[in-house]
Amino acid sequence: MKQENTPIQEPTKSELEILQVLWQFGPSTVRFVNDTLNEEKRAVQYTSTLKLMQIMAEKGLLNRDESQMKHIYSAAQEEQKTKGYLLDRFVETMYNGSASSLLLQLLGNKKTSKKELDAIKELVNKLDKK
Amino acid sequence: MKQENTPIQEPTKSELEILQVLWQFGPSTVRFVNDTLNEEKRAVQYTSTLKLMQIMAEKGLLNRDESQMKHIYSAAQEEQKTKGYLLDRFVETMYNGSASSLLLQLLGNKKTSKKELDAIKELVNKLDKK
DNA sequence: TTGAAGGTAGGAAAAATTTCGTACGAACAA
DNA sequence: TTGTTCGTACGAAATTTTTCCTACCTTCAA
Repeated sequence: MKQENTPIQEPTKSELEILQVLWQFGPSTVRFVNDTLNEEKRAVQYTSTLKLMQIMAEKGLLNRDESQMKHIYSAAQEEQKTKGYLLDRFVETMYNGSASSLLLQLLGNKKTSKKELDAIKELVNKLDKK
Repeated sequence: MKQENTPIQEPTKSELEILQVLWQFGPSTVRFVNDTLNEEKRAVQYTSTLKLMQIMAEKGLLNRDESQMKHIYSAAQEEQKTKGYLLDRFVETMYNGSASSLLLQLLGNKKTSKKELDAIKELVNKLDKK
């Protein structure tokens, strides 16, 4: 019952930025995505964003609704699916597949706040009850 | 010879592969690194590995001992430091800085084994005692 | 009906990354 | 000595990723 036939293409860095916008705000125009990137990330020309989104649509990373003049783009894969995949790859290549190694590093990190730690404990405790 | 607060350069994908070998096996020759890559990863020409390692040395990613004919290369930064940095960036861009979000995703992943889960609980419990 | 604003398409340049060919020096066995 | 093997250096090609220029279409207000 899993819909696995989609091989998932690894998005590049810039492509991931675009996906993040679409995941956060839902289906959007190029204009909106471009504005958002310029606000939240960095200066980038409208046509650059347009081009990249067109390429992504070709690759199957995005879906495009052309029924109106302003095309509406949306992420082809769910956020969780893609991020889960990328996280897997990350753990695999960086921590030899060991999730606990990653966590260890994460916990050792000074930047991990008290609040985060509590949230993490909470998660693990819930897990225990199953 | 200033290498104290090195701002950490982000290694590329191929560079990371080389770093992994050096971290795992310690200071090595190009020949050794190349052989290891070919065994563990993928076919790659000796001179390609050589070139990349030379570039990495220029960038300061690697140190090079030229006192002998077979130069000995080693990672300039400690494994933990670099991986910690990369993990931070990953959490930042993918989970908006939330370590617990990442963990949630990790736990929800089918591939995370029972054993891993136990190790994770263990970690968190130890944390509690502090 | 005209011009300004805003849209898409596509080619190509630019930049970043990766790969490899060639030249040439050291070491060493024959 | 000589040739084979193994090493480095270096330039450049190939590939991938990113950026932008130009052309042209549509809409709309004046």
